[in-house]
Amino acid sequence: MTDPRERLLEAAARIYAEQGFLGATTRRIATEAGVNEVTLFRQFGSKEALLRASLERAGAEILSPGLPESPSDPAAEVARWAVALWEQLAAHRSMIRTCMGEIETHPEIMPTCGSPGSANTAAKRALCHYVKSLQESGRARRDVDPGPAASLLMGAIFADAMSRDLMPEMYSRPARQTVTEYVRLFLRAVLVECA
Amino acid sequence: MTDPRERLLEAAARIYAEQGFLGATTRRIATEAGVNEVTLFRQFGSKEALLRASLERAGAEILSPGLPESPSDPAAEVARWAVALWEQLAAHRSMIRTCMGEIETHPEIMPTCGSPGSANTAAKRALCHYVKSLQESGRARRDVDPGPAASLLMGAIFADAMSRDLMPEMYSRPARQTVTEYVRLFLRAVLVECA
DNA sequence: CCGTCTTGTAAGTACCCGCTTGCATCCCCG
DNA sequence: CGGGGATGCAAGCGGGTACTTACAAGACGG
Repeated sequence: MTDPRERLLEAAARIYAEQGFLGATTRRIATEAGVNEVTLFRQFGSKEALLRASLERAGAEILSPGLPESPSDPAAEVARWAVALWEQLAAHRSMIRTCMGEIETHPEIMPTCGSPGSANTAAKRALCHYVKSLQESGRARRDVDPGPAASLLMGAIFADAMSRDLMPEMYSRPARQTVTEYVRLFLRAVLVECA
Repeated sequence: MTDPRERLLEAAARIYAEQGFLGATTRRIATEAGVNEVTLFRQFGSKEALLRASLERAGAEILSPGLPESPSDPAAEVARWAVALWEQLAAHRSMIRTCMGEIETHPEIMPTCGSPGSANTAAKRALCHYVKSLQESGRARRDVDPGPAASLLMGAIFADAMSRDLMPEMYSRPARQTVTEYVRLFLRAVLVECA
């Protein structure tokens, strides 16, 4: 808590999420951390190294929700998973948006967003595996490709979490309700039953 | 073409899309426009005014694809619309990502992304209207809410267009194929027929 | 041919940037 | 209690920022 290194890492992540790489000046990070600017350079050597360490930690604390190994109640299980995913993404929306906007110009400080091991690829793998299990047990149609199907649901959840606060008039229903509706439509497209 | 004002507007949009507000320095914009930096200030008064004018124009040239007033072949019509939407979004991905990352800190220069009249709200309205027409003609299920349904498809297309180049290993199929698969799943969830 | 209007050039303003140095201060461990 | 390591403070470095001023050169219409 009072460890300067810790406070710098926290302040750096917060300010970077709000202001981006150029906007997150060392003076400002140090001030908001309640630490002298010189300590920042003594601890991390450079602004870039600080940001890299800070974003690596921030990226690691976005955790992918889990899905049961063998499906039993798809509607409930996927709905719970989807809501949890939305909440994770929405909680980090500023950071994610800033990273996406700057990954082209600052690829070196990025927490390896798309690499295996990151939260989104883990989530994608989990949903793909879940759909395949449904297919193997005969509950999901075999003519759907799990990859694009998972991208459909995840993409909708991602887009909702990223843009709902920026253009609220695009969304007529509250987030939870909308996400569960995404899941309903997704399952109707994927499951065999036609009721 | 050789009009300095025009070249400044074009260079400003391009550099802003790559570098963001703070990265788009007046020197760099003027240099890349082949114009003296002083001319920039004489023409626009300030960097902020130039960026505002430039982004307003850039935002207006993202045009929303159209959908027939009365549906006849939903699979083909929605597929064509979805591919056109994806291409529009993908063509402007850098600009859109930068804007989304900076709209919190620079809301005043943003081309009013979510307001009525912008491309995405127009696209959403068009798809909602199309789904309602399908419902009224008995071809779409009445128990689906057109708003969330449209958000599902548009969100997936948006997320795909924004993140496919950043994390290609998340997408197993090429873009066109994936988008048409989104549409297939979307229509299977929305249409009444169960084949 | 003159006057205005636009642009280019050169220089300079005040400020902020990342980063460094020198020195005083403090705390903790031996 | 004494010494080393982490921290704070004050100042400064070279360079970049948005923006300004003063002046010369060319275009274009009356």
